[in-house]
Amino acid sequence: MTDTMEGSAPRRTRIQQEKRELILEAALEVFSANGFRGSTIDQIAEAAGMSKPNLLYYFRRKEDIHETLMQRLLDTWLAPLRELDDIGDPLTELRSYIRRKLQMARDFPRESRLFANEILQGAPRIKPMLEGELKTLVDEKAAVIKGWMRAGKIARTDPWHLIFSIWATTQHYADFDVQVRAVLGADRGGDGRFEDAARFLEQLFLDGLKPKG
Amino acid sequence: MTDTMEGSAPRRTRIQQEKRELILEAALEVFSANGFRGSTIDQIAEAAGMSKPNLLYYFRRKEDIHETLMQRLLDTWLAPLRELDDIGDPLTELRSYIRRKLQMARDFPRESRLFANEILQGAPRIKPMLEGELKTLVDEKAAVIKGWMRAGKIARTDPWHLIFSIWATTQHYADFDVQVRAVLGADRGGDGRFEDAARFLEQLFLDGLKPKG
DNA sequence: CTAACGTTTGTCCAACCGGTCAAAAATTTG
DNA sequence: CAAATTTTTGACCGGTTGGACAAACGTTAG
Repeated sequence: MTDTMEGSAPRRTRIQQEKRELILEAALEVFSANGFRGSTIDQIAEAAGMSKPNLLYYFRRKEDIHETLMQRLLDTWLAPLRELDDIGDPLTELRSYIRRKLQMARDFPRESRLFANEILQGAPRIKPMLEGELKTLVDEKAAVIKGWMRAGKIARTDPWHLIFSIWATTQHYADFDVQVRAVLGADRGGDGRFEDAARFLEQLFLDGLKPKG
Repeated sequence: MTDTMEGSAPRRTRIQQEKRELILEAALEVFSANGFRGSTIDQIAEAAGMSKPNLLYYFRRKEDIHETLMQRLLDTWLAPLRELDDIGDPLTELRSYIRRKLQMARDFPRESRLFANEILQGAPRIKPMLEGELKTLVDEKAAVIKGWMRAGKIARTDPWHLIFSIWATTQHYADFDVQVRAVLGADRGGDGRFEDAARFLEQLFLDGLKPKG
């Protein structure tokens, strides 16, 4: 291998692609459970079923693994918001955005925790992306929502904080999963909790808590 | 000092109390910013203005600091929920709970992040407390809320998920502060963001997003 | 003053951790 | 097959970290 493997156009063999995937999968497991500094290369290597030097043959530095993971994460993580579109009924549109987000919390909790970990520590590695790509996307969608408000399709509020509240309530079920399950107990904390959450969130975001009539 | 200082009835001198407070304050700063494993005793000692062995004279192990911090945290952290009471108008009661929680996110972000960090990692050190003390408290308050629903004072929903959503939306402004500020930008991300959040959350929880009329 | 007790520090250590390196093993290529 | 190239591994290294320890320093009570 004469290639640098990290350059802008890294040619990779089939084995390299497979092993890199294996490592990234293992690293997601370990990083999301212990955070970046709380995880060791040995742990990741063991989870990937290879020796530490072997792992370091595919990723020169621990940080490279994390960085690669993070870059991929952001694309899939923001996909639900990107789908939020101006076509269709606004309330339906918002409701399905909430549902998509909640599904991601259920199906990809490790990704959610990895992201939460990074933000909690002050986002040292992805701050530029937050202030750039993310802000642009959110501003764009906030404009869409504002249009809905002007058209009288949904109540007038702050679109940015609306988006925050959707993020917060849905990701809560991934990031604070242990707490949610502890509080709900063995019976109510089972697989049904996501359906319960979906029902509750739908009602909250559509009608609030005031009694009808 | 012949005392063990960790026992069930630790007698402490005035200096010991002061220094222990100093250490806990420094540890809160460091732990909340870097997580448990990401923080070193040296960092805490430096932040507390003392040498590492000196710090270890007051807390024998790094984990003891974290544990002490955690125990204190939970009391103050759950105080707002404990105040939620059956006297007074239910909607007003809920609104002021949300406001209290949001104030805590604003005034004690380090505590919030410390707590979030612990939960994110699977709550290895406080799981019993979640399943015991916390669950009991939440169940108790859920019963109060259910009473309000039966009386037709607020809409019928799942009280547990309602509490989760309040936790999630308010703590979000402490735990994900970097992201919130990045998205809001320099102008809207200033000190006013908590008032904006309070206004938005009040509307969300009371009326939802459906347009009036 | 001085003995007893509480506090502080410099030094040291063993374990761990990220990363290197050379050489062996496996695989691909001619 | 044999040469070239890629992959894997064991051994090793320097720096960091949590913690131990004894000696020095300070303080207080008799």
